[in-house]
Amino acid sequence: MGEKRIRNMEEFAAVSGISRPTLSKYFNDPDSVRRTTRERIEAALSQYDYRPNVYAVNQNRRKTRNIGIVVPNLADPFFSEIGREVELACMAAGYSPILLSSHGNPAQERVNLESLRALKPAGVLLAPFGKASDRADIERFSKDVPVVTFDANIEGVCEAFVGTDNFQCVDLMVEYLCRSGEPPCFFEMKTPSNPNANKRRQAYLEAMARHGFAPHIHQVPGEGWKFEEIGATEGGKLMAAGAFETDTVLCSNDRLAIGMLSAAYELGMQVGHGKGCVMRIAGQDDHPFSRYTCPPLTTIAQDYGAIANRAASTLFGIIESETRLTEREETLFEGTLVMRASA
Amino acid sequence: MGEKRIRNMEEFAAVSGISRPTLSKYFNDPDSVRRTTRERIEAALSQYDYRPNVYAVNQNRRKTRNIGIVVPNLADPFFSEIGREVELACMAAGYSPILLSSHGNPAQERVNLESLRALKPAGVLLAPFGKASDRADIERFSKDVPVVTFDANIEGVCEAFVGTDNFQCVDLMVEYLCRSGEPPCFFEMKTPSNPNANKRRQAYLEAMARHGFAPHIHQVPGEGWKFEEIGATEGGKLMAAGAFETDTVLCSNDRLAIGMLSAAYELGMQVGHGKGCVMRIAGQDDHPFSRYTCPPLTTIAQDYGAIANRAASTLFGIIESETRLTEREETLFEGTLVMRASA
DNA sequence: AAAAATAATTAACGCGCGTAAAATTTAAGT
DNA sequence: ACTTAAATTTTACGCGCGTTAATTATTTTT
Repeated sequence: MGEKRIRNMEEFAAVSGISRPTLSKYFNDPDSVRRTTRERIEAALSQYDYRPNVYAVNQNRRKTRNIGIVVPNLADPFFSEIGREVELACMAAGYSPILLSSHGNPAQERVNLESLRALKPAGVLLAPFGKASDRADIERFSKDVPVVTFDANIEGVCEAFVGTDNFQCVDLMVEYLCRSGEPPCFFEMKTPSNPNANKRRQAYLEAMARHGFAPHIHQVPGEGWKFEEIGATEGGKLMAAGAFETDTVLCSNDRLAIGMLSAAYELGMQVGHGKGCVMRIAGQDDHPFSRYTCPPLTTIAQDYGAIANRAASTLFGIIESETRLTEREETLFEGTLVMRASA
Repeated sequence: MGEKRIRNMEEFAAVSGISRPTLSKYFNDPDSVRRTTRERIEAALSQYDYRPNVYAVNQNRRKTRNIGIVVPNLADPFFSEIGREVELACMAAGYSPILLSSHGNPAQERVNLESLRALKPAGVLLAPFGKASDRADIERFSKDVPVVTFDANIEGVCEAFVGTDNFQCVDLMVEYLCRSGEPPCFFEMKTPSNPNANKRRQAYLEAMARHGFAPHIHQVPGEGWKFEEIGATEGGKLMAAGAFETDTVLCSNDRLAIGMLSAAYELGMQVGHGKGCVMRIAGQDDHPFSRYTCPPLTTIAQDYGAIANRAASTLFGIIESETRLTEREETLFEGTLVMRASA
């Protein structure tokens, strides 16, 4: 093997005895050539290990097989996980995923889309910031490149949206909390950057009404992505002041809850549903670390895999049919209750 | 602005009144053309917003300006952070970083290097697995592409290594622990995938000897990257059995420590240096979540920024000088003690 | 075995840009 | 204003591959 270095498809055609156009066909789709020729090509391939030049390929192909994946913040394990799932789905379908993080900065989201544009991607899977995103920019981008959003919805923009049914999730949690103890207060940031937060607040209000309890929403100041810190400092203040009307707090997301658990510990307040516990804290998202908090966090798990796969397959459908969706699709998956010790 | 779409450099040359070769020079290095022409180009650029086709550019350039960045696992916030720092350093220097995660799988590391090869990168910044990495493969790769390793060293392979001085770090921690209470036992996995773990064990032995205490190393079974889980289950077993010879445990890394803290909580063992505490637990790496554990984790902080920047600038030096280093460089930065409540 | 359908080959052009050599223009220096 | 050096333009080729049209070879059909 490796008798001599193959520089281009021309040379590989020479040594393999297959014509260059046929090779080109093969590399675009191995099944588009006759079985016998495919075997001859693959035999030669194992001897000479030649691979088409990606730049030359992408320059000439009408559409590349690149899929851009943009998430708000890879430093957040939630997006790290779901980004990974999306990446896998792309690779499984024969596309080349390119995962970009906006690092918690909406301006970076624009930059990411802009640099993706240069890569002429076949499509983009975008988990936008939501209201903080540049709606006009995304809309413009999605005119040129098919985009499917996931996790966070931007009403009316992009081909489709795939996410979690916040109403079902919150309902599930509120139901559980009400049945097993005092009805929950709701804890969140005043200016949530994520549209899910708004849905969750709304869902909380509706669920509490349905159960016949008075809702109590506590919104604390804080910007950015340091959710744990906000949960710890602001949530801690509220706990220390006895500001929560009941002994149960439902946090808008797990990271706030993790911060609150840390503050509760500092305050010497035992959290959980066992005896000696003075309060219950629950989260949402089933953050990878929620299992190891003290006590382990009761939360709602999103179906990462289902969301990632549906978003990806929806995009592939658009790409392969080469027709945009006539109607914008919204798909919501249900979450499941993960009962641990904290509530 | 945007009067008509510019399809290529030829058309942009026409509308800007600058010849194509000069434009080509400009896009390769804006300072390589006369100031007046640069201004004319930039004026036209703001009117017509043309950008060279990346694929065509990279096909023809001898070397691209792509920098591959490979980390073992982006799901680990440690690598997520340091990866981000490296990314920034590349962008600041005018390179195009491409961040890849090996997802905790050494085989993926090979795949990542292989796909990077297709991108003809100017250089690669690699945080390898260590012993689990395919040494021969990396060595072969680094023959073709300049590689600087960081975080984990592979002796003798690649142009240079930049990391943390494990001996200094462990020494700092052992010193502190011995001075403030009982000398520490050492807790780690039996088959650590990371060479730092071995250095840390060695450093622990030496530090304990220097302080005149008997070392106690506890190695637990467990593979993979579920460090928290291993820390919780295996560390929990040891704590429950009273297997630790002293009341102080130094964990090989923060994630193990996070698991142990969770187990200690389950066992009702209070951790910390205050009154009522039955044991102290310390970690290493200053994991982003260590601040929010219960109690907050005492640990050693690595200088992410310094490591990332040094690794990057070392690589840029090699790339720009177009000469490999005559001698392999190893740079170690010192860590700092982060005192929190757990020890 | 002949006819029809399918697949591979040959030949040739284009993609958008890097780059080199020669001719020309512009700027700098006495 | 004249010489020199530096920058730009003109011209032209090459990179590696996609793609097309016409031709030839192979397989399938009846």
